Amino acid sequence: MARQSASAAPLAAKWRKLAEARCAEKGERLTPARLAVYAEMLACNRPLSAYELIALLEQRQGRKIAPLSVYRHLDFLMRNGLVHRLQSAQTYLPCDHPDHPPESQFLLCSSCGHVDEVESRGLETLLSQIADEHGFRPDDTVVEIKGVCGTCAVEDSH
Amino acid sequence: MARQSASAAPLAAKWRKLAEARCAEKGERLTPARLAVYAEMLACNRPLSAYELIALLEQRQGRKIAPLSVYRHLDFLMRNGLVHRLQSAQTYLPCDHPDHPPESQFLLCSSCGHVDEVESRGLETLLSQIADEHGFRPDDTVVEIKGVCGTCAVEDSH
DNA sequence: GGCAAGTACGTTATAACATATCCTTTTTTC
DNA sequence: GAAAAAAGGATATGTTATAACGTACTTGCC
Repeated sequence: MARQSASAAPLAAKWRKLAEARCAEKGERLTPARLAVYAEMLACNRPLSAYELIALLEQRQGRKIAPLSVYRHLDFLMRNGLVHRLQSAQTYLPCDHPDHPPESQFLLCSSCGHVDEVESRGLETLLSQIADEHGFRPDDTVVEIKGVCGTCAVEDSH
Repeated sequence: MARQSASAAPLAAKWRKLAEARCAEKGERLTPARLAVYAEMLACNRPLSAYELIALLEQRQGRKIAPLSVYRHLDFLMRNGLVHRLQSAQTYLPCDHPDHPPESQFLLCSSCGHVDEVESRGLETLLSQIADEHGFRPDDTVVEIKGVCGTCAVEDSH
């Protein structure tokens, strides 16, 4: 039976297949180093700063990792739609939508830190429309809603 | 006749009055140092990084200015709705809407660097609705559309 | 006026985030 | 296997933001 390497986080087949598919689409190479970063992010399952990620990888792999390496891997993962950057928090989060959304929107809870990735076709339409009204050709759109999630709101009211 | 201090950028009466009104509302103190930062940003009229702003202020005032001072002034100005932070560019821009919008949206041109601050009541409604559907209580919403503005698009096509 | 409390701000240091440059290793292609 | 291209490592540096601490200036109260 195939065994996960000791120096990488376990990676569910679902995500591995997604990564392979996305890379195949674009003829990109999914190397072990890149996969290890992706696996670590999925294992952690919360937004991570690049330097948190470095620390986690160093701990797991037992060696020094240069910031540039991780940034390169993050670029790669973002380029292939596997990871998002949360602009307002300067952190990174694996994409939660295997079904390839062109754009995503985020709900960031300031209380528990949880991030919900949502997708609203209506919102995307409206955003394009606004851009259009201003003669603007959009390329990349950031929508990040900061606030308090349902769970935390209930707890607050106690 | 009253004269603008030599060590601060000129500040149109319109903006000075706006600043005074906003601060009066909240009982905040509009000090010369704070006003100087605001004036410099308006004089420059483009998104500035905190450190660009420091350089400009140092040049104008002929003395060293600590980063923390400028960050404090920026916080103050943002708190009072006079300045926005562009999350995706980590730059700061004076608010262009004297008529007190709760939230703004931005169109950022990647070609000429121009930023257009727009306001869409429809978009705000839709965003609240999305938050609501997820049981989320929004607090601050970031909408930044990156792309190419009309003017640059025309130039590109030549 | 004199005092206390609060706010603003200066100074130094450092944390946190990101990229440049250069060179070596690995993979691909022929 | 040699040449070309892509990936990755090492070191240094650039950029953005905050911590910690002390001083000075307002404000309000007696």
